[in-house]
Amino acid sequence: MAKPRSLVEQIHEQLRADIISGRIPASEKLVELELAERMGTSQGTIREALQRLEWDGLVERQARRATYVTRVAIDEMYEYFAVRSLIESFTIRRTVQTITDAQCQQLEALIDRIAEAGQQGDIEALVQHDMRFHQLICEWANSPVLLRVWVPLFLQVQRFIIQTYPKLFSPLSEMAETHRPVMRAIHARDAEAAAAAIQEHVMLVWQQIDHHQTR
Amino acid sequence: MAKPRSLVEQIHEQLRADIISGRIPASEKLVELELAERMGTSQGTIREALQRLEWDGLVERQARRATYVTRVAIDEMYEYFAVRSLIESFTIRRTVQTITDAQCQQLEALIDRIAEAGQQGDIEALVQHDMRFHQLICEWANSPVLLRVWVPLFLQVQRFIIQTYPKLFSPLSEMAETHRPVMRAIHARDAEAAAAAIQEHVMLVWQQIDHHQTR
DNA sequence: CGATTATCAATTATCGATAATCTTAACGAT
DNA sequence: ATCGTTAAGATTATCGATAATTGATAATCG
Repeated sequence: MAKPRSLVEQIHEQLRADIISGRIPASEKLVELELAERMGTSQGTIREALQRLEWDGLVERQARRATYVTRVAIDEMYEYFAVRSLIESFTIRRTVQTITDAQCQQLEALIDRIAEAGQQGDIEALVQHDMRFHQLICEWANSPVLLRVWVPLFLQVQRFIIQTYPKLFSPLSEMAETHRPVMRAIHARDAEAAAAAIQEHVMLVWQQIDHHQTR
Repeated sequence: MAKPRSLVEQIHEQLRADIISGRIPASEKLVELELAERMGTSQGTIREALQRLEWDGLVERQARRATYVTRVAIDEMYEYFAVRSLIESFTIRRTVQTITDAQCQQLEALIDRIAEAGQQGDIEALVQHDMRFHQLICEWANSPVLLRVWVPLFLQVQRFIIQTYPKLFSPLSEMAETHRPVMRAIHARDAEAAAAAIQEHVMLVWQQIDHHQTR
């Protein structure tokens, strides 16, 4: 959507998409010079992209050895969901204070696209728009550190959902609808209600997956 | 204590200490080539260190412009304390499950050093040991992403405390004692009690500062 | 045979130089 | 005076090459 300006950003985004979708599988070994040649850039550029992926929590760089795609245990996932939901409930409190009607419309439009993707069973698109939805709320709170802290949590969750949801045969359209209560609270400019709603919304997805998982 | 292996790590640590202590003040402009010459390394090395500082939330890199030391508003601080306390209450639950007696002793020793530093009024040493205390608890929970998420929050808090506490003329020794209840819960291997204790412990410091601040 | 040391291959870490880009100031036309 | 354009300066972004480190394996010694 927004065009990446720098080479590093482009490569970072591409590798990130590849890892999240599973095209580059967990535990895969990534060699800087090898990637550099394959992608037609220098080692330093790849190196920088890999460092960003490390911050994203998607790879683990072992000093003077190599870089490996991370593998996350399922029971760690609960924490990611929970901490993420808390951070979002914080940020949404602030965002609600200052949100404009135009911004509200932007969020509404995203929910529509999420619903649309859900209808078509396109999980990657759905999660993409879902991320945008939550990210905007975090961004508008204007708290850079919380945003930076939120990103890796969300990316883990995103990867987890994309790679496990298809196995569950659960209706994606349900997932889209759970955004509505959040939106209603935002519209009402009710900070506490919004905080509660988004917390519930995030954990609902976990419960859906966990419910299927443990059966 | 632990010796940094790579050049980047050394420079990262030094700059971080300089920023946290205030030797490099907020809003200061950092130029890659300038630092490179001053510290006798190449631009790329400095660049990498600055990127890590950005992840730490201590500087903001403006693409193709320069890097600036961040300035954090006081009302953002409350969120840092709050989110941090939540993350720590999560991690301590896990850590308590697997903690060994040797690890407990290690924590006890750190509390002693914190108390010692408090007695001597050495706030930098105090906060240093305090960080180690909390960091070990986070590390032992064995959740890399949560640790990475915790670090920038703690660094902000650390910088804030070091740069404002001296103005308050509050007794540092009190601060040390608030670690004891946490330790008791850990010793009892009571996960829930430990979670509650550490949450209270973290927010207590905030309340102390906030109380002085708003008078 | 076991333990220690030397060598090798793989890979990252660092460097120095050059290219690309952004900001500001200067300039000229309207 | 104001607007748009351009030139200069400052700074990051990228590259290609070399150095340093690690782990594995082979060689050596007692």
